[in-house]
Amino acid sequence: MTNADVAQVFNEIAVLLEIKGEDAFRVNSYRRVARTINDLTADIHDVAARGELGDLPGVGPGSAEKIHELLGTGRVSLREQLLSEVPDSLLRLLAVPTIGPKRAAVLWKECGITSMDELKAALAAGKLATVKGFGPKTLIQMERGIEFLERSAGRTRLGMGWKVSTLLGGAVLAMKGVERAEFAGSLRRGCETVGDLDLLCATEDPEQVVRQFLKLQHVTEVLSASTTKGLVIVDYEPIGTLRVDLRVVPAASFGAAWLWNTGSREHVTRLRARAAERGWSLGETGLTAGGRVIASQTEEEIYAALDLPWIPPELREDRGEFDVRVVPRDLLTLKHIRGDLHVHTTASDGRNTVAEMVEAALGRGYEYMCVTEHSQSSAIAGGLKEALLIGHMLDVRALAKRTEGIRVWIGTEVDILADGTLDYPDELLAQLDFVVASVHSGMGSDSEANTRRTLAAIRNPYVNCIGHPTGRLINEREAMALDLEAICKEAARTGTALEINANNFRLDLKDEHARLARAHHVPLVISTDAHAVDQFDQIQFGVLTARRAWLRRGDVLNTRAAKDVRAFVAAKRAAQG
DNA sequence: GCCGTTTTCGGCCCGACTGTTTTCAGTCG
Repeated sequence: MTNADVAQVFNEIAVLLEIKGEDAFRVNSYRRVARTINDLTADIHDVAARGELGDLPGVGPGSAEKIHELLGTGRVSLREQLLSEVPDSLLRLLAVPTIGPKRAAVLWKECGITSMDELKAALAAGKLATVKGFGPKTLIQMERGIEFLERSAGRTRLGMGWKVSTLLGGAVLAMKGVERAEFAGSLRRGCETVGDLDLLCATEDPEQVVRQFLKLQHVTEVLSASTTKGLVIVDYEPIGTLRVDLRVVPAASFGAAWLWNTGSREHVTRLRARAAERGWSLGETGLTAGGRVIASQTEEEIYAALDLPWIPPELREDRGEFDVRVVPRDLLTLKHIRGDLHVHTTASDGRNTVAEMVEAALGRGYEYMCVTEHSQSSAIAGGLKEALLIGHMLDVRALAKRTEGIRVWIGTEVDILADGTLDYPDELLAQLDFVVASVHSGMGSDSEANTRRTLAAIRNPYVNCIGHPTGRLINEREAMALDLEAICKEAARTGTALEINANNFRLDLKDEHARLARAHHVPLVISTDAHAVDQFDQIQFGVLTARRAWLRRGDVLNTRAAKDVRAFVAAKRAAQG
């Protein structure tokens, strides 16, 4: 049982108590415990074994006892008792926008609704229109929200797919007789979500490899199997559950199989048409002419036979990648990234100190890092009041002075308020090294209002980058309505960058939007928005997204040297300040 | 439920937005 598992149980207890209508402060104390454990760097088992649970902030005798019970027995009696009173299917309804614990309780107690299907039926029948607290606008938001949830169901975020594929790939490579194992499909193309994982294996003994695969430790269900294929469900708790499709192919046709299974369908269709023009045929086993194999062993050979350079997987979407005159040869890579310009620490809602984040950035070989805490309006995220930011600035500057090997800058992730003004005065922003401005609230407005708001921030001489510009959360919240064309034009005109937030929950801007920005010559910044040292790794998802947007090194600000980033900031201030 | 004292219980919590219940409750980040 991991720290995250324990935290999850406490969060669940909090929600159940809330639905029951228990005292809000008591509810909050369980949330506090969950947060503390989730943020803990030590293993909760070790803390418990040392008898030090009570030393954790927010953990008193009651919670300590429950943690011991959970670690010892895998259960908490309070949770079991609550689940006997409150139907657990009710918890799923909380994912619907506008439904929190209070409305969930009303649905359950007054309408007898405890599941998503019942809720949908009641909405369709217009039964909720008369219920107190469920006005027409709320009902519309509810219906739209359910639609969105259903649309994103079954798709797994890239980050989770990546974790599982790394673990699973390692296990498969370690199997006897496996010469090569690679992932294909949307994961290889770096899509923001993946359906199944497509795994390809080269071996001389397919049957044996399939047999071993079906028996792998994390396989919980075999959906189908043959001598060369296996379709299974793997469960890597707590990362998640995924369907994995294994295909075993001979090494001689590995390239063809890899190409075929990487897709996209549209890309492969175009390739097949290209082969047909030459009187050939392209299939899963190779490029052939009347049964004679022209190319099959590597992707490069197949593309070359079709008079094409090898096309990187991230580009294989039939978005113009066959036009060799316009496809960039020098796509951005992870190695080009020289620093992170959007990082949180314990000074606001991060989990690691400035020193720890700097150490981690240094370990990645970064040349610079900018600390950007939340601003005062983001109270729950520990946003800093003006005086606190000034104190923090002095601290970070002092640390920067005694740190070698990396430049440490102080900035902010300042809130863009509803009217487009910023959460700090210009005089304060002017003292900072780099300013990210982001929208965190009131995203439900119309496109005109949202756009006006963001444009106003872009025009501020001290704003250098717009953070997660559309505010979407993959599978959870739609992007806000925004005129990105207008945003891009103004960003380009004023020398303001747009962020590709690399966190796999966001990937915002998304690939097409980043491509639009590039077309308008807007500089992009790829940032992790890291709240802990391990989140610096998220940068890889930002780079994948950037590649899908056809970005090259020159399109991305944080591939430039530190002095050039400073010059970028100085240029905007000089032009408008 | 936790905390911090005023050592025995009162205060904790975060503010904005939204829609609706028309004076505020519920949701959300």
